[in-house]
Amino acid sequence: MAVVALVDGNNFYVSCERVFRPSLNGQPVIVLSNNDGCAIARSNEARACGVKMGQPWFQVKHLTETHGLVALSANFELYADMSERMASLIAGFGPVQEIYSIDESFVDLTGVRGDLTERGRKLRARILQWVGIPCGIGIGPTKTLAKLANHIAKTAERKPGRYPPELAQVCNLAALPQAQVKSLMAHTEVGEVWGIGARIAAQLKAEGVHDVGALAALDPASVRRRWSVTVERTVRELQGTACIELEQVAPDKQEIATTRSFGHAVTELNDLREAVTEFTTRAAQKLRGQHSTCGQVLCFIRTSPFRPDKQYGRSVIVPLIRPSADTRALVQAALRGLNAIYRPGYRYAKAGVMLLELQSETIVQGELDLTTDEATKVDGPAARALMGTVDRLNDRYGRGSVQLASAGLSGDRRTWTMKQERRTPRYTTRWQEMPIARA
DNA sequence: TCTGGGGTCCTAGGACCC
DNA sequence: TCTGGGGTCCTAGGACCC
Repeated sequence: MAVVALVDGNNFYVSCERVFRPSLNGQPVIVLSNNDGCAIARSNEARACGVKMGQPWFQVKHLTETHGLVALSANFELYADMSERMASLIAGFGPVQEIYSIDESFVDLTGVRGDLTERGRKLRARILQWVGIPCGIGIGPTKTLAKLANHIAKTAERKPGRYPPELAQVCNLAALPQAQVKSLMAHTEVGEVWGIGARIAAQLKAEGVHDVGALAALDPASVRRRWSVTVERTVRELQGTACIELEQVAPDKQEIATTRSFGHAVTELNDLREAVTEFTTRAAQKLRGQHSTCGQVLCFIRTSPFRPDKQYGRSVIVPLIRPSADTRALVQAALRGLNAIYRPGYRYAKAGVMLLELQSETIVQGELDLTTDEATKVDGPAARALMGTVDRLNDRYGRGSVQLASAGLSGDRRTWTMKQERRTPRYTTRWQEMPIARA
């Protein structure tokens, strides 16, 4: 029988911060989204204070005074580095690993001998000691059941009494008697299942399916008729039939986006041009990173739906004459799109660029090219070499060291850059920000 | 005053073809 | 008077994930 594990970091972003500031242990701590907009990670103590996932910062700000809540700006550079360290330790757990998100890995344990629960406990202890991140580990016959086991492991630790205490931290459903698995499912809400979101959970409950046990007892074919093949797969996975494969190598992205809310409302076309240039530059860099070209560039702008102002939002897709990964060609297309959709008189809150119709850079459509000057040919060898050099320079000297002039030159004058008032040092990736231990 | 960012998959329905 | 059947492709939108 197949066995899958899911290892994930508890309150991952908060745990990363705590590694370098142990005084935050035991405190209510949240990490804020870009622009210090809303809570995207919460310590257990912050949950206990009532902070909800995704809740706007200004709504919980008062808790800093009443409950000592600490709020930090997202430090993604730090989290990405900690994530790599954690994933490299998890790799030793079994032969096949799928890095599913910044804080989660699936591991295929099929055929791995020994007491898997015990191995899980050792892995957990090692990650805690070597990286400093506390994890939850769930093990089961399918990915969905491993996810469920992981939920039980974390909840048993966070809410004593909710599940049997011996299932805390590491929960191996594959090693439990059928009757106990049934009982655990009966005590878990249907909305906790991986793949069942708020909408479908509400529909299930309306039809009398409240807990995971009831969902697992449904007939897959009827589920497909009533909902969709996606929900059917979830039901089958809960029944022990694997429908979702492990993906050992991450497939290339089918689309690449860079979008941002602004720190302040933006009204001028020129500021939007700077922002769109920068977003496209970032997206193009990601595109070259996976050795792809794109065929279309989508550009959008919109006002804030949370404000009473008059609203405006539009997007436009600009097709390229030929697929490209050249920043200049992509920025040109994005700015052309921006010009077409910009309307004066609105307070813009967000803009973004998406690269669509991605394909491998090795696919080249032959064409009759009458340009004779190699140096000016976009996507000729000279252009590709130029982009490679720009990427290496920015990699070595920091983002934005070399950029297009339309990105704007004066940093101070920029009205649109994001707000990040409480970012911690990038302890593990910048020499200047390395923590110093004093005796 | 202040509300994130980046993805994937699936389905229904329209356009179009013979 | 009476107006088919079968298929593909594309797109927008919904739902989900972290």
